Amino acid sequence: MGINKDLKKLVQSFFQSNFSLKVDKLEFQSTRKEFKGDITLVLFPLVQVLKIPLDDLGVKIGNYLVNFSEYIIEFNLVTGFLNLNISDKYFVQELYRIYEIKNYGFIEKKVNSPLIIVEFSSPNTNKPLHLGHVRNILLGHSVSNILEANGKKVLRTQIINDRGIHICKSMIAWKLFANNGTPKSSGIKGDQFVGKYYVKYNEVHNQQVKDLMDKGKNKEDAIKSSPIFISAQELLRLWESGDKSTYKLWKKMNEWVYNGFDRTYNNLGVFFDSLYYESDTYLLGKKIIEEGFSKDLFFKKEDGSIWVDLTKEGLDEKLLLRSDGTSVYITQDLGTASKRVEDIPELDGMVYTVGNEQDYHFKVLFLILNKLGYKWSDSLFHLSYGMVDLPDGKMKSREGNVIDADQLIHEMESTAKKVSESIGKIEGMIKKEQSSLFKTIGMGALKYHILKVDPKKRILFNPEDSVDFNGNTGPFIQYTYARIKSLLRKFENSNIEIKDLDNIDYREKSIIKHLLLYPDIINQAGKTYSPALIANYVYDLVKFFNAFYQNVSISGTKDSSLKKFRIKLSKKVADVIFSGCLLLGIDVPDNM
RNA sequence: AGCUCCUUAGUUCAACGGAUAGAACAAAAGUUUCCUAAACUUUAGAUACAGGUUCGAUUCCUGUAGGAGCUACCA
Repeated sequence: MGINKDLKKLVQSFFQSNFSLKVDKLEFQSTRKEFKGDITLVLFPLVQVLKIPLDDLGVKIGNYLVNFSEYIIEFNLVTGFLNLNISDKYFVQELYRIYEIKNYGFIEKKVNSPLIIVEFSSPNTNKPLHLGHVRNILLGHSVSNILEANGKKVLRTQIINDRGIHICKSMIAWKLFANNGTPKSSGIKGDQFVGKYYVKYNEVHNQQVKDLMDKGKNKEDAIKSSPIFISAQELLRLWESGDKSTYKLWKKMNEWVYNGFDRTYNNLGVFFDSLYYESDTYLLGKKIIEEGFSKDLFFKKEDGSIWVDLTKEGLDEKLLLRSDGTSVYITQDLGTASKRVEDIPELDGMVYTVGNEQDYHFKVLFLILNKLGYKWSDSLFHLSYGMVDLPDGKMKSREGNVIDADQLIHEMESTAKKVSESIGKIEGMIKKEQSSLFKTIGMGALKYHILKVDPKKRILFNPEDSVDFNGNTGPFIQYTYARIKSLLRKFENSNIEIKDLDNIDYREKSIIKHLLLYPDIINQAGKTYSPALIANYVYDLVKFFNAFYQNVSISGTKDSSLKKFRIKLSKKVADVIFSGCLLLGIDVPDNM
């Protein structure tokens, strides 16, 4: 399947019959447009093996290919690059072939397909989601889609950090200041409501610290001895000892938050198959530590704390269990990982979508699991991503300069509205269609803008730029799709017989060449966990298409076979744009 | 201090070690008998610096400069 594969076989058989050599590493690439040809074989790597002059080898291969393939018409040689001319007929046939393939580029899931857990979002329940979560969520969701397209079974999950001192902080503030108010009574979304009290806590705390410092305490003491902090700690103790009313309040406030999160997830168009709660898992992991300790993989310090020595691996010593026997973060992660494998024995791998500030943590985690001898530790992947910067400075939650996810979503929609209105896009649309379109465009802009960037790089996010209907943006892709659909509505029903075509435009050829690449792109995106590959691919396709149909029309085409061909080509392009956007989680409207 | 990641046109992003480093936005000039000009065509513009590895380096290695992050009995 695919031109590269066909060619590879041919070239391999050339080496087999001429040199009795098996050659695996053959490098094909699309011929650069300034040279004559369609596909290029890079000869340099071969010369090292064969020790034959470059040109001789090229001519030999070229002649062989022209003789043995009806589709390779001619070749030329430019400094180590063998450019092959492929007949138009081949491309036409290939288009007709892939045209018939449903879910082109996707690999069918099977009963025994590998099962991968993808973990993403994983919020704290004391405050709403912010822009950083948005990148996390979009990445995790898209990577899940891509893995599924690669034939994997995927379980989308998140670990909800629903316990700990930070939760107690918003709880104590609610107790002190909320007057028994609820999201319902105040008309505020649940997570926003709880977040308000977390902010309130910090305000009060800071004031109290300041007061204490004025009275002569040093900062450290003041932080620890502020009344509200002590109350929060007390609440944590009560929670841990299972105090009924504390537990009830905790449960109630968390429910508020979950309702709020659900609305945000819904707006982003993402979902989860299962949830893990930290309150269920935070005690896990001790067993593993003991196991490792008994195998002498870990060591105990004088105070009774347990550590692992990773200095041989170039890292540090790492604490695994506190001197009082309680867990730390990594203990939980060790426990959660092994629990998942226990729960789901057929599990084949896990992807953790977590920011790059935790690169070290995951390095350590995977290393320890490996030391413990779990065979699945090889198929763990930390999907690490960079920070999202804003034009007006960095976003740091400590400095209060966070962009709230809900607010951002709302802003994207209203920008979409503003831009659409200013270019007269929505005339003749009813209100309901309008608002759904604004949502589609706004979210498309947001998602595309974030996903088109390599995950590990930082992003500069400018809401205004991303809603541009021009250039490398989500709305431009959506618009092009809608335009192709509109074009097809006009020509689709023409009855035309199919004949073979011998001549097509070189631009049509490059569109088909690009389409033929699609399965490879999906495959590679799955291997590198990078939706950016898909995004850039789709954009290129859109560009190819626009450049072509600007100068060549369907309606003006006299030859009926060519007309049919062009309709098919347009349909397939729309098809692939659609499925590419699907992988990114972007909706495409038929009309906009 | 040590470790990790990043640095590409004015800006935002591309480029399995491959040919003359691609796009888009912004700037300058042009193009409309057919689908949605939100398009298309053309021009100008970049690999932080210094070495090395090789047929070939934005990519790999070493060093320098700049940015970020991690090195918590926090999560």
